[in-house]
Amino acid sequence: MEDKTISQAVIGRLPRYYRYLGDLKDEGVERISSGELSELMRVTASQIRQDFNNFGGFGQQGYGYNVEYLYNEIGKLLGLNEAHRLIIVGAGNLGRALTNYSNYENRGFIFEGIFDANPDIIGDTVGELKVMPMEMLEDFIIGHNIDIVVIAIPKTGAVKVADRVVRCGIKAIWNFAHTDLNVPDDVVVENVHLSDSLMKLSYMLYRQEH
Amino acid sequence: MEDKTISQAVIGRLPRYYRYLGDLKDEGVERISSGELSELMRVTASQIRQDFNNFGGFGQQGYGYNVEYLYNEIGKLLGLNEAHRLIIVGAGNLGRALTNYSNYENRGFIFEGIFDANPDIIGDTVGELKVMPMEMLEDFIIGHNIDIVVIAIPKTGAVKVADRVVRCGIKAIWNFAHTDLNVPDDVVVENVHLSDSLMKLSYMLYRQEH
DNA sequence: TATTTTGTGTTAAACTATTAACATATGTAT
DNA sequence: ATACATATGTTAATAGTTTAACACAAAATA
Repeated sequence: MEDKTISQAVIGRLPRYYRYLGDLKDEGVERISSGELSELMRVTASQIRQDFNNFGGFGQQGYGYNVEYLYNEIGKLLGLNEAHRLIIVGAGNLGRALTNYSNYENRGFIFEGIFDANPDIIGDTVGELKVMPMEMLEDFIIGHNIDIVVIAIPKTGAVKVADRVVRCGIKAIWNFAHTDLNVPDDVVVENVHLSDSLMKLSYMLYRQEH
Repeated sequence: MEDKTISQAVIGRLPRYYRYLGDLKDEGVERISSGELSELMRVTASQIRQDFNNFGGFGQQGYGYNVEYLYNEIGKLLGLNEAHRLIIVGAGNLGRALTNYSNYENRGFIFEGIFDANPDIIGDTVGELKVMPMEMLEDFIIGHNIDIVVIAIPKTGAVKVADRVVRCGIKAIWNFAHTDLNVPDDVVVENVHLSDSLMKLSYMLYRQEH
């Protein structure tokens, strides 16, 4: 396994490759060239070859890429060969939506628990989970070998929750709160700032019109 | 207003500036220099000045930037001075979560309607809206001057829905479906591929550990 | 088996984005 | 008023990313 650091640009494209290759695999396509994939995905063939070459290259000259092999290799790169155990902090609409977003399960993301600060909804059922109180957070994370914490609460509480879970040894946070988290260097945060995304759309629409 | 095209990198940073400036404004901060903002946001002061200069520059030498003025100017750039009327296609958990994500309202994003293909949930109440059947989609879009369509359904139906709304003249789609949409050049699509995002986090976590 | 075609891995070139440097305008203090 | 400090707008340098070019390895064909 290579140790050279891979650029964020490349990493950000891996899931999209994985998605297209999964579809091809399901369609029964056995092999594909960078040129064909390029046309399908609307990116240059050069970029595809460069990207894969960051990891040593998965193809064969004169043949192309074996779809299933490539799919599996990218899956491994994405850490999808090992299961991840997640909890969600925040049992509001978004937290519930994420819990039920069952697509994740078959990719090895297992939702183990959901927490909320509001005493009125403690014990409520969300999918197959029961909402737990925030006091149980630390014990649950440690007891259930949680990998990833999803923060789906308003920004006011988000920073504090991040601090708490980091103190439990959590190294990955999927952050939906409308704020940036300040965590140590060895903790990775993937932000999903929905309103940022909507504003970007609004910007592009505005430019289109004027 | 400048006509020079602004890079995606810059556009993508605008909402974050807007967010920090909003917070500063709320704290009563009147002026800020690129250096101070740089420290706060953890980006270089150079980048901040370059970014703002794409739009002509909002500051004054020797003074810095007036927080409220800058906040409003970026808001205008993002198209937040005019109201946007949205509809959501898909009244599943995610669609419901987005409807109730009230933060948007005060930024001028108004959710006007929600649609679903499942006859069992037509008429259900989601926030202040009633779920409408897909047959009403076109008439509603035209009758209510809808700006933006949110696609929150599984990928199987997403492409068809996109085609339908584009035919009604929609120029902006906020796409949560796990697939890419193929739309004409004058239609803008902002993708929120949640599983891509989660895979990226998984990748980074994996690298961190190995 | 020899030859042609295909299509990768890889190096080089073009382009884009970020950071640094600095001239100059404004504010502040003496 | 004058001098000094501040901090922008802007140009130049550096770094990073994308695209193009091509040598060569494997497959296909004759």
